[in-house]
Amino acid sequence: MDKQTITIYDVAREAGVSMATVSRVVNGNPNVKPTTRKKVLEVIDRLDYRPNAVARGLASKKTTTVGVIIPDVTNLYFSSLARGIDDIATMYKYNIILANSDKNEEKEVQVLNTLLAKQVDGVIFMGNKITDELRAEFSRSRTPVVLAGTVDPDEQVGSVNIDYEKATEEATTMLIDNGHKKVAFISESHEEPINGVYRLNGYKHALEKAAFPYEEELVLQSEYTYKVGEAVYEQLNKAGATAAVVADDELALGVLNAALDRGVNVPEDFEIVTSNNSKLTAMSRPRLTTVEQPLYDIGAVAMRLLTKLMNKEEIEEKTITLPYTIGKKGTTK
Amino acid sequence: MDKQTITIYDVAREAGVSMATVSRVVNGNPNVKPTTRKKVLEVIDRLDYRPNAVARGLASKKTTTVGVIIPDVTNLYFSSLARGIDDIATMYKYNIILANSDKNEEKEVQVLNTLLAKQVDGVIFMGNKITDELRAEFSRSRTPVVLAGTVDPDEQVGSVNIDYEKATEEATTMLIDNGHKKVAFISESHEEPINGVYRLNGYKHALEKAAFPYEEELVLQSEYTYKVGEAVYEQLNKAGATAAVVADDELALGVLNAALDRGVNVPEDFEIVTSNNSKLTAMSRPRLTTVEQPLYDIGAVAMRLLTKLMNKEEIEEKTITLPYTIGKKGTTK
DNA sequence: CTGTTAGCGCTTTCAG
DNA sequence: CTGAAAGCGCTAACAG
Repeated sequence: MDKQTITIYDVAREAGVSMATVSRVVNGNPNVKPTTRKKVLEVIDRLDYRPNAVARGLASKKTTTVGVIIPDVTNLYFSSLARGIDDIATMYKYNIILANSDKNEEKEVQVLNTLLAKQVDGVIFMGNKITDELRAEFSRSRTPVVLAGTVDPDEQVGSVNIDYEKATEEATTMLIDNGHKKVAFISESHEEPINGVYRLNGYKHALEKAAFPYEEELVLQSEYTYKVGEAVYEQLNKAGATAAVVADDELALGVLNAALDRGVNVPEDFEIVTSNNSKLTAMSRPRLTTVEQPLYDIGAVAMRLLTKLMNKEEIEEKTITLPYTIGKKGTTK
Repeated sequence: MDKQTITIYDVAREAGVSMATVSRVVNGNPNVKPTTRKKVLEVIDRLDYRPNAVARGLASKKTTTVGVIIPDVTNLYFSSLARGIDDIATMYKYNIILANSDKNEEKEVQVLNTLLAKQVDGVIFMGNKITDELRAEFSRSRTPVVLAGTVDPDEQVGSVNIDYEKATEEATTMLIDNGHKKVAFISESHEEPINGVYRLNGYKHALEKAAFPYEEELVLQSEYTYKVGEAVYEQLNKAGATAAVVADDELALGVLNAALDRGVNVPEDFEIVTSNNSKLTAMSRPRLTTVEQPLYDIGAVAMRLLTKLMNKEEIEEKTITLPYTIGKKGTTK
């Protein structure tokens, strides 16, 4: 009953070879005579032997697992990236240890440490702010790190993203070109470079080109949830905004529905451009106009980059910028 | 530069104690004199020592990681469960290896095997069909398994869910009570017991109670994606349905929008009840009436059950049924 | 309260 | 092409 674990040693004995040979056939080492290989394979099959990955990890110092730090799996932006990451990881025979960080800086550091303790071969980090402490941990270990959908002005680790600044500028300009004088910009904390530096700069550039003044009431910092949409819309309304560039789809959808619930016509009286291209954008009525980021690809390319780093291959460029477009749907004219 | 890994042995030497003692303080074993503990802790801190979880796993035969098999992280139903799983796992100091299975039976078996090879202490499985092969793998290993949001008529492993049959019956009855003569039922394959047995039975019972005939054209099997909504709505329309119970939120939203796009008034001319209570249900206009499953809790309770199983605690009941309600929102009268 | 001693199951030189 | 042997870094009896 208590089926005891069978080891490489059992296989060796049963097949009349040394464990080194068994190890070789298990690992596909070509230096094994076909006859021997066949015999060993037969015993492996008969005994239903399965290599213990933990022992292998200890001996080889490779675990074939990578850590993925994600703010929240329940957010479609991040889960879409995660999907791309996992698919490529699987393709390269890696497994994923997924850890939610809640965008909590303390938890991020803690999670990173347990990931490193588990000897992951690499780490993919999502989340918009790289604190100094986190950066210190990154460089302290020799474990390669890649940021996915996350910018770090201090480009020490690999990263994959789109040009957030240009995308935001384009979105804002589009709204201005549609005749709006009061275009709002809503994102999470400006302490996150992706918002406070890149996107905000894009927004400002668009204003400058149009010779519009920068008005503080039009720039909001809000968490990315659907339910704050109401409150955010009220603020926009109060500020006199007639259009908004929103950095998150759930939030954008909340704002859209708040407007609709108040009888506002979208896009006639109010226009919205969102930023993440998650499947939510296709599910609203009208559909959300969005910056079309290649979410899956960002994850996939990040994981691909990480495999190269783990493999110590030469990398041309540690920072990869993927293309985007603006997908005009129903929330803009 | 090449900061070589420092081991328990280094700490022992530096602190002038044996590695056993270091191991004890690292593991919080009380049998260490405070002075010694303090000294060791100081050295650990100075050397920045981090225990190698892989070595620990090999020696202790416990990895403090559990495998989670998920059909698709990108589906809000599953990611909500995953969120509950991860939170409780973190609370109990476990990490999660997340593996997408795409509801692909072959991949499920393969993924389960690599999870077992990695010596996970337990497995949480999501996905609606437990094939015989999978069941065989489950019982072949002594690793505890818990199903989350997944029913298995053959109750060999732990599982956490709601009473799908009763919930579906209630939803259907509600629609019948609202005056509908043609209520449709849409789910994924009936080969999955959750649909073909539980939900379908609930639907049938509701019809029986109302003395309605069972009409095949009203029972559709469809994949759970938003974009098939159009086609599904067409079929419903052709079959003369005026109301539908849908087993997935994304699909329900697709159907709802297809109806709206055709100028149909919801809920006046067409009513919809969906089943998963994901956040999507609050995001549509009108909001989707849904079976209010406690998604996060299903995941959380499943993980909690698994910790007990891994801990070899006595379990009162391996199958846990959580309560649900029907949340009447905008897609029903 | 602390040290010694075996392993855990596998990879990896190094010989031959 | 194959085997012997030395670990990987840690836990877990067992003494003392």
